[in-house]
Amino acid sequence: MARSSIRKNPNMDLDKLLDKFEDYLQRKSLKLTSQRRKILEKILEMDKTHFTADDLVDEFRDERPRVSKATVYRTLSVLVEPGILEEHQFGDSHKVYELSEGRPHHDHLICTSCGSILEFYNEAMEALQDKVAVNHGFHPTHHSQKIYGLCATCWGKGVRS
Amino acid sequence: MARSSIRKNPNMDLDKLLDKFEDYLQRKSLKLTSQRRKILEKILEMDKTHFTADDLVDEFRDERPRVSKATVYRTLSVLVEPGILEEHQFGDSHKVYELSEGRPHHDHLICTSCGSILEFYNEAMEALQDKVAVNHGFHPTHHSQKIYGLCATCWGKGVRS
DNA sequence: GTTCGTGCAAAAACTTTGCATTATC
DNA sequence: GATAATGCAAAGTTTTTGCACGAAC
Repeated sequence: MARSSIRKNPNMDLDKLLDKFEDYLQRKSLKLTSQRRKILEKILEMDKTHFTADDLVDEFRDERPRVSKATVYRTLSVLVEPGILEEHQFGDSHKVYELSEGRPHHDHLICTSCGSILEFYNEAMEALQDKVAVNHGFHPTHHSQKIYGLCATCWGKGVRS
Repeated sequence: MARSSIRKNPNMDLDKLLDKFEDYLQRKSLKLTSQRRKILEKILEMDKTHFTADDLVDEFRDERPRVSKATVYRTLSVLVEPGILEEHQFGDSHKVYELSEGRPHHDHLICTSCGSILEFYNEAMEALQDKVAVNHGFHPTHHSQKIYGLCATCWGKGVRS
């Protein structure tokens, strides 16, 4: 089976991601194991924009050879380091990941009723954040902006809190 | 000992907070126990702007009668409900609380080197956030904006990552 | 062959919960 | 006196770790 045949998300290039990952691993004298490869494939296959470690563990539950929970957690960390994944905390108790590599930066709108996540990007806001940071003598490296509320759908259904 | 004599933070009025808390509890048919009162007092006494549940548990370790861990956790939730406290998650694994009642809204700059937290407020940013949300059909209720980077002190010390 | 990664189960860190007892309203 | 809160210890969640074995370089 060719690598490309398992791609569900046409916007994302598994080969490119693998190349980038391999480069990073090599620089760090780390190894590209079959598990690490499978995890990256699975993340693309799932085609969920946001997923948890446990989502991924579930995906491997019926697969053989198994990829263990420990490996999933360890690999997620390894994927965050070179910026292939981004790690978020949306107010739930667990961390949420999303593919970052090849995607433009964005922030999030989170519906407190249905949990849906919308992404947004606003140039003026980005500039303003840097300005605020600098005005406080800060040297900003990154930010996390989350706006909570009700999405159009939930509001339409009459949810009001 | 008069209530006011234990106040360490002159900006915060224990009596007013207790009144507000009592009102809220009454509306909900909840009870103002000595533990709840002590926890509120301790939060003011500590005069840390940001604290965790465990910080508070520590404060009661040598005190008698003890206030148990379970009660601290339960009371923090009760204090968040009416907006007396605000709950944050700054990227660590634990929740961080701060007094909200009587303080203006603000967001946070977090130093990734020393962990210090600076507060900021920017009118234009607040407006922009609402605008962005509305443009996406969202009905915003609140937001959490965190800018990570190096504070002036750490930058001055030569820390660069 | 050396070094790093894996699986497993156990532990860790933080938070929540069940239950009998006690305090508040 | 009815209802809600407390303390304790036990259990829950999510994530991390120690260690013997196996895979990658």
